[in-house]
Amino acid sequence: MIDITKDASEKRQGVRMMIVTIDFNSDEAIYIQLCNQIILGIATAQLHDGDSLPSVRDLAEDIGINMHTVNKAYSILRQEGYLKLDRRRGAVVALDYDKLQAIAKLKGQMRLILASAICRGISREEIHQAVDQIYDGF
Amino acid sequence: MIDITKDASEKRQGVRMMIVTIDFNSDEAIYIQLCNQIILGIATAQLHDGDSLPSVRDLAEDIGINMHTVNKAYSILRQEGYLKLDRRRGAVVALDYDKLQAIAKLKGQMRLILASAICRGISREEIHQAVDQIYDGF
DNA sequence: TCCTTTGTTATATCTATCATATAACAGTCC
DNA sequence: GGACTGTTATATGATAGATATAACAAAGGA
Repeated sequence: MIDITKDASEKRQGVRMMIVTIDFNSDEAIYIQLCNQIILGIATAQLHDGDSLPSVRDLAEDIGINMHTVNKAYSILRQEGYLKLDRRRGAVVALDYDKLQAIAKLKGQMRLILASAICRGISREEIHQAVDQIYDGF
Repeated sequence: MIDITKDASEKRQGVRMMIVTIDFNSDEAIYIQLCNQIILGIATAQLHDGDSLPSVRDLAEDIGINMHTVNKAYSILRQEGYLKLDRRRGAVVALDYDKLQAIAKLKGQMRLILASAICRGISREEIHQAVDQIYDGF
């Protein structure tokens, strides 16, 4: 478990925590796991708009993986509108999105999941309950 | 577009249609695309419990892919409780599941999707609306 | 009984992706 | 100038995806 936030001495505000855990035995690629955990960190308010992330070299060393693997994750998160990267400040959380486009993408992703849910006899109400429970967990 | 259902002469009941389309330029593996389309076919009632699917060799030839790729998809669908495979009847739709376990899996899959939705400013109500729209589309 | 069809298993090959390693470059800041 | 940032290039080993060929056991039909 790696603390992704900077040292307290470098923070302007209160203490924030963001823990990154990589499963090296997972069938999911490391850079995908990294992307997902940072997205979850933003959704759970462990990371806020404007927060700085560790440099690709620092985070790679902390986790024990290669620099390019972190760089790949950061590049994807930038491309998808979660981060902004520049040479002075490093990687910064910067949310940039088109809401209508995001809803369309959401539907595309949920379609297959809901299809399998229907095959398992899960009702519309039960899906709504699951959504609420996940939402409350954030 | 390949008709996955058997010839009309082999059907006992009315005409059913199940079209399979493979995107060879997709970053998604062919066997994954096949699995997903069959799951969608069941959810949309294009395939029903007890229906026979083409043999691995027939479907592979129709789509223009290798026999083992179809076999891989069928094996996964069997393992996940969508199909039953035997040497006489071939591949048959046979839904077998534990509902509580399915709901737990559903939540796990939706967690990341909802996280990204929250990052995009999508509200709980909007997610519920998306669920309903997808559900109505089935 | 013979032949066909079914899923299944075993090899082997080719390609693409993943993760790694080493190196260098162009800005930025102290 | 030195230390840091992201970025790019190149190379290598490992793994997954898709293909090809071959064979096997079990079931059904002629």
